[in-house]
Amino acid sequence: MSARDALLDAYQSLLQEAGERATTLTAVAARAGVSKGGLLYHFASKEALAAGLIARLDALVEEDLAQMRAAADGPSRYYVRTSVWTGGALDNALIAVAQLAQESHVEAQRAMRRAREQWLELIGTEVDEEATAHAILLLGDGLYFDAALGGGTDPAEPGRFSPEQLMPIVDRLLRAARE
Amino acid sequence: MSARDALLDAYQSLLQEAGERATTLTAVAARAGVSKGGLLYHFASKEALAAGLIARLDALVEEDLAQMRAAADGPSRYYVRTSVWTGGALDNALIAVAQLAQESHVEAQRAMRRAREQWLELIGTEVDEEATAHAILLLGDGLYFDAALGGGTDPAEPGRFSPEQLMPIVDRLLRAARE
DNA sequence: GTCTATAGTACGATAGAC
DNA sequence: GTCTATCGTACTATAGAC
Repeated sequence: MSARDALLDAYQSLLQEAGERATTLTAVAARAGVSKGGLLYHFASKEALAAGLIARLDALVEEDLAQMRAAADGPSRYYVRTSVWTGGALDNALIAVAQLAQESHVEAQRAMRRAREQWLELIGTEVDEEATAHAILLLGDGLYFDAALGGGTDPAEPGRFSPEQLMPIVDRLLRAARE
Repeated sequence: MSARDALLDAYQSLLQEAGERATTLTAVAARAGVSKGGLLYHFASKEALAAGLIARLDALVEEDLAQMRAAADGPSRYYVRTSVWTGGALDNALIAVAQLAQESHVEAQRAMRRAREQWLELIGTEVDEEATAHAILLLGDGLYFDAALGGGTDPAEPGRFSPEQLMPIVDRLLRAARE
């Protein structure tokens, strides 16, 4: 793995576990196993780290959308199924960027909005009824909210959700929307 | 209004609009119209501000639970209806405390978990099926996530939800769970 | 009860050796 | 490509006048 990726990983995991405040250049460098000077060779500023993370998220969302389009069980079920916390690359990037977005980082907010719009659009190809499409999107948002609150590290926490539990609910929403 | 409340309001609104990083003692004091020294007379430390905000949230949640218990349309419908962003006192306090929680503030995380558990418990008195109760809780979480991402200031933003849109969905979930 | 002044610390970023 | 040393800034909190 390149030093650049290691630094981006350290930045991402710190954002997620400790928040934006605690994610200092010193802390990121330490976690990646380099000095602050070493970090700043690869990312000239803290803003460059944020831009790198957002670019990573954009790429992962693109991949996710392709899989969502191809999902055998349809986009809605794919979306909810994969919004449950798995610790996957997209989950982690999304929670980290959400942290930036909440600190009023404009580009992070834009990236989050972009991703949500595209997910909603794909859900819309399966369910005509707008309210149902929105409700399905909200279920995913709720799952990310829960993951973001706890730092997203403990998958066995009470109140955490499983796909097995949630999929019948999605089925009902889809069925009801078709009637 | 007491100076204490004015300072707490300033702290809360800054957390919400600008994030934890930008919520410095100087910024809070300026928004409340006092000097830094004036602020520190009422709240001896930044931690005291956080504790004050969490206490405020606890009180508002308590009030909300009482209204939720007494709601004519039942706790589930009340919960979703009031989770849509209204700019009310509870909404604002909740988003602000969520910001603290995401910066790894342990007491803020505890307060969020406490509130969610109590809401879920009340929803559970109406809905026996656990999966449905969780789905309803998730809808509310999703609504707060959306509000938190944008800073919660613009109620007319596209992708925002209305109670009119969401209530039929809740009705369907409740009906389906009873069958 | 509110102010100014300032101490002490930690941050982001630069400079230059290797 | 990575390091150490350091500059300038901004933060939390204290001290003491009014």
